Amino acid sequence: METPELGTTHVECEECPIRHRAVCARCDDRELGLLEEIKYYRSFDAGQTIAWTGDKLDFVASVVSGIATLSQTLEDGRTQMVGLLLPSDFMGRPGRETAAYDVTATTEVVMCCFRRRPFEELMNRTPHIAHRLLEMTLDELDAAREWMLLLGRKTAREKMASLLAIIARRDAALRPTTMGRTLEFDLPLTREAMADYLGLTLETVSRQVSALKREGVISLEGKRHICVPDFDRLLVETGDDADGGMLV
Amino acid sequence: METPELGTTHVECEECPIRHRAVCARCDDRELGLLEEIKYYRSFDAGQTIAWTGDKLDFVASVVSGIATLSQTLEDGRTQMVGLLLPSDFMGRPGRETAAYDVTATTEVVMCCFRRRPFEELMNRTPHIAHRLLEMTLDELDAAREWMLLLGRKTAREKMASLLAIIARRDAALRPTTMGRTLEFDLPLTREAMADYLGLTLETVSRQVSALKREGVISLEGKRHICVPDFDRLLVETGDDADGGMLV
DNA sequence: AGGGGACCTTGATTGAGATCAAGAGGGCAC
DNA sequence: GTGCCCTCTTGATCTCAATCAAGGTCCCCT
Repeated sequence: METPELGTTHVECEECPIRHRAVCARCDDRELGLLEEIKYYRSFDAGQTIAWTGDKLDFVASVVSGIATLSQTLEDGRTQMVGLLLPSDFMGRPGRETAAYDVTATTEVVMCCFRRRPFEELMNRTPHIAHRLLEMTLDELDAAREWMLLLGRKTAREKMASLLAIIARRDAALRPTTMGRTLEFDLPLTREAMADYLGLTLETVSRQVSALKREGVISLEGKRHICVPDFDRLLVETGDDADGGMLV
Repeated sequence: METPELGTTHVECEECPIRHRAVCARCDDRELGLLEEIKYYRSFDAGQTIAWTGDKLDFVASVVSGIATLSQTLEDGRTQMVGLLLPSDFMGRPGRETAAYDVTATTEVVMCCFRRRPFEELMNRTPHIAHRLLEMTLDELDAAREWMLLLGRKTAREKMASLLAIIARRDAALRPTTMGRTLEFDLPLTREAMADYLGLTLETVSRQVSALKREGVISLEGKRHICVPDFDRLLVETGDDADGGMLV
């Protein structure tokens, strides 16, 4: 629905992103060829559920374009987003049959899929891929634990600033044309989705966005397009250590 | 300092727990032998810091006895615990030089260590070990994301009940003598540490413990010893789906 | 036995964010 | 254009947990 360019401009070449980051950064041509043989593409509509918690999931995949979310729900309907899948992110877990979370496409999503069995067999024969998977999982674990700090100890304002900083960073990494400390990007999430990610209500998210705008930390064009005139200023608002502030 | 039996009774035999769960559940004798060759033991006093975030860490390890915590800190000192290491848990990350979190021993801790380089080389040659590591990391990721749900969406009471349920379950798994739905265990953490884990203050933790006791969900002997007369009743208080309630 | 200190409990008050409520903006179908 | 719906904003009020404050318990040390 929104930000269609986010999905299509991130890959360094026009091919499947797995060549670049997701699965096989250190593989040689022969190994890459094996991956090529078992891959296929699938697309999902905006708003479509890709998998429910507990669903049998017979593939793993790499996001080519679009945005998907991982979320968990309590009995009474309270939900918490536990991950965001942006282009080049990996989804699914070798060695596990079922989805551990609800996966939802928030925009139209294209995924580069690998059937699980052949992928696992390939992984068994190809140490590079197994390594890369472990590395990616450790990265996800770090991200999850950083998010625990945010959820447990940050104020609403710090949470909001942190989310903007993360999206800005990811966006800048995917669009290498960015220069300097001025950033501009579209929010890929509704206020409600941001609230689910941050452990807040949508009203509080809205108020925090308004406050950051009022104070000149960000400016808005419409409701989704954000300009960050001074990224360092935004980083101060996150409450994080100063040294975490590298753009990439 | 407390609960010394937790550490010493959990392993099925008297040897290093890596034989059983931590690293090599599927390895054959020869592979196990290779692990034996590079392992050594280290112990830490209660309260001692095992590693600070960013420290160079030249080993990975498996907890033999005692309890350690992983935590992260904001600039101004707010801290959030992001993981709990109980006996048989694994610590450290192959392929990464530095500690990602502060690791602290809350009781006296004994670890079975492997120097990182030899361990990584062994891992490269031994698919079982690489697999097991990926599996363990995925488990940690699931646990972290479940904790995100707790931190973002649960009430103080639900948080407290969830922590008690988790400790009770872990304790029951380590001491297979437990029977029925009545459980008894010692809290391995101070009120303050529990607060850091739950994203609460220590006063709130204390009040919630008192409330659960007042209402008969738990009973206390001293400040640390907990009895849960009806585990299902405790589970109701966690707010989780009913089907998450298997004892092991 | 007495004193000090770590840890815990409880009470009173405050405050950040949730909840309840109303309305504004913008896109789209007709 | 008109009306509807979806998303977002803003205001008023409430509530749960934080904060501030005081005292209690237990253990260890002398």
